[in-house]
Amino acid sequence: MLINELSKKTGISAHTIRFYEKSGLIKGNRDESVKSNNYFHYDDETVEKLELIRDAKAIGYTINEIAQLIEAWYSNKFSKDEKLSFLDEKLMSLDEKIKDLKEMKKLISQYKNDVLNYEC
Amino acid sequence: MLINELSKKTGISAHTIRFYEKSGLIKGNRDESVKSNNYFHYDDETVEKLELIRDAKAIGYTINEIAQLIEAWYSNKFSKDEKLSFLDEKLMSLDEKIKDLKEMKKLISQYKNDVLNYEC
DNA sequence: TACAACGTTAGAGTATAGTATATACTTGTA
DNA sequence: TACAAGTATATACTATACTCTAACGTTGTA
Repeated sequence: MLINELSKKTGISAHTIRFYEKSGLIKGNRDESVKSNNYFHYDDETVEKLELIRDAKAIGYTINEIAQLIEAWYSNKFSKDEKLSFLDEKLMSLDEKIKDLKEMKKLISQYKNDVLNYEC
Repeated sequence: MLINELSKKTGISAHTIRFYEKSGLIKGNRDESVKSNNYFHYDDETVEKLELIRDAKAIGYTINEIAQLIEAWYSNKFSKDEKLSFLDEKLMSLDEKIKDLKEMKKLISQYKNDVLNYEC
């Protein structure tokens, strides 16, 4: 598919998709048999990657972190052990984040109680 | 206390503290009886606020969101009901974030299993 | 064949959140 | 009293992650 279709499938603008391409997160392919243009073609894996990018961004991952995640996921650049330790690291930092969020919940709940009880 | 002491107490640079002051997150006071300088003086509440800022930033809150949080916390700009609904909103969005993080954990765990089972 | 819609690259602009530099005055200590 | 350290203000610079504009070539349809 071409960039416009990819954009419609993912809800991510063509501009942003090109930005992700330049950042190395995704990679379109050119059809060498076609000489008249240099349009990029994208496959379903790219749709998957863009969905991963969206989800990862939503939880605060940077473009750089996401690039590493995609490396581990889709390339064979890393050995099995390297992948496993990278993934374990990510899992631990997610637990950290969940802990931080729960602490903030507690703080806000406490303050909510203060507001309920002492302000009239 | 002056800015340097505040910086040491919180681990936040004087530059950044001034940036937060300009952004309206904190507010130092000038000693009107002293005419020779215009140094800002900060109290323990400011230390508290800076700690809140640090924690809130760690979970991905923007400066703007933190400014609102501090408004609700420390000012009387909002009514009791306004404060309560604002805090409830924050609690719900924290639950959303926790949900997103747990989903990412699941995704990464699944992929970790794939790596364990199929790559040798 | 006209022309709208789509595609490409390059480069500029924006928002957020700092971080650094320059200038100048004030305070504290040897 | 010299002078290092602290403080304030203004402005510039940086990094991240887009977002927009310009200029230009390609494709598809009436």
